[in-house]
Amino acid sequence: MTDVVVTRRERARAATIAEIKEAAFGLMAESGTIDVRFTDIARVMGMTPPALYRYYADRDDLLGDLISDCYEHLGAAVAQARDAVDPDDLGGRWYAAATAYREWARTQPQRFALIFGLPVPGYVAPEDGPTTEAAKRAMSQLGDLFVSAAQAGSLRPPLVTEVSDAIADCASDKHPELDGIVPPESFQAMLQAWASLHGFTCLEAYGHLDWVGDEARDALFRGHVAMIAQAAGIPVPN
Amino acid sequence: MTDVVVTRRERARAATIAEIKEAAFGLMAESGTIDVRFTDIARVMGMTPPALYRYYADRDDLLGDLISDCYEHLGAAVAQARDAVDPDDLGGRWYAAATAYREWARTQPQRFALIFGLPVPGYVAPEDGPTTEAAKRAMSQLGDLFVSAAQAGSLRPPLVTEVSDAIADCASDKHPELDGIVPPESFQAMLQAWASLHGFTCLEAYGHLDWVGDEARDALFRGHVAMIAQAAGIPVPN
DNA sequence: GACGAAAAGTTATGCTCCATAACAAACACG
DNA sequence: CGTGTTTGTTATGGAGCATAACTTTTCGTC
Repeated sequence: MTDVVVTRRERARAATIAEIKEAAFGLMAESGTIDVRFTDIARVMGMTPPALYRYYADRDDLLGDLISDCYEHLGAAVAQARDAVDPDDLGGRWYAAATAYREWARTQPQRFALIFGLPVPGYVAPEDGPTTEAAKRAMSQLGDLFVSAAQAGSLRPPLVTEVSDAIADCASDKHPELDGIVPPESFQAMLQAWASLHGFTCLEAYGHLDWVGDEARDALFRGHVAMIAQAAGIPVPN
Repeated sequence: MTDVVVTRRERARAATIAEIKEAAFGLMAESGTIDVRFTDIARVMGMTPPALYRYYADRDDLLGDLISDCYEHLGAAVAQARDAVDPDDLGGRWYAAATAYREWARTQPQRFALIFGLPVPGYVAPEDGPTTEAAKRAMSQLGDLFVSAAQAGSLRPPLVTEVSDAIADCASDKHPELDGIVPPESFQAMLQAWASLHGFTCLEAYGHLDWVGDEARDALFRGHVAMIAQAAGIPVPN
């Protein structure tokens, strides 16, 4: 038995990295910005700024790690909320997943902006890199919902059934796992559902729906999610 | 006849301000970022950085002006595209307006991020300030579409007709001009349409739909806009 | 036309932060 | 113990924001 595959130092290093990211997220939430200063992170941690360069090459390097983490968090939040609902209640699962997406974004708009905002030119997500993988995993949490529905035979045809060849080709090319399970029109509807959910989430998280008021905004979200479900062919309980 | 209400100096100043903003937008497009350096603006203009402080108090001040301009630009682009289509062809008008929204965003994602990205904490839009006014004007370009449709009696009931009292109250409170013209369920549908359009636009502008490919993305957009129109009760030519 | 004030632009300067270099302390492991 | 790695420090340079003090240009007015 190798009781310690990770050395004491490796654990300490991992803990420090975790603390750095925690501090970074905390400062982002506090300042309301996406721009974290090494100086501030170091101050929070009781260190001097140059010490951080032992863990990250530069600010972009840290940013990339933060982005990966955010994708993981978001994906996990969506998956957890979705799986907490009866698998047979597809409408309920969709609502739960959508709500998790929304809540994750509006409780920490900075983290949401980190992954879905204007990409920083310094950090180009490496093809098949950890960030890209994390993004795929996170978004597939929504996609799996459609797969389950299709497999259960509960997925109804979407509102828009016309599908261009380009989209059908894209589906079978980029997502061959859907072949024979999720029809092209539902693949299209899935992307539309994501885009529609994403739009509301963006507008709310960045304050563009503040004028609506809390109660009305909640109601609007419920109506929005219901609209999307109907348009996408997700069965809602009558 | 007052042949010159604006003095020579005022014109020169206005021209310089326009040049500053032009330089700022150009640098944003070039760098791919939203962060413009006074140093760079000055360099482009053949000036020294401190000279810019004669025109803007600080970077946030310039930013606020840029944001207002972006709202104006976007609103004008949407209105122009919409009004270029036969007023009786509501589906066509909606498609034109949505396409203008999309194109404006994806041709210069930085400008889009400027107005719809994570708000910079430094610049708080003053209540009823020029920026807020510009935002209202811009967004009302989409709203007017629904008003026209309703007035023409061509607006059909949306996919989701259940409306909470909070939303109905919000509509008559914040937008009394719609009272008796646009029913609450269509007001709700209008916001949902905007959110859905906005979501696709955000995802595309920031590169999150690059994997789909150009042709499929165009088709997806057309399908998305068609879906939104149907869900919102905008009559589409069968 | 000439003078005084205002506007516009320049150089000089301080501050903060990113990033690197050079050095010191702590720690694992033989 | 003692040696090399890891982790942290202080010292330093460079870039950019912002202000201050000074110079030049421009406009209105006598």
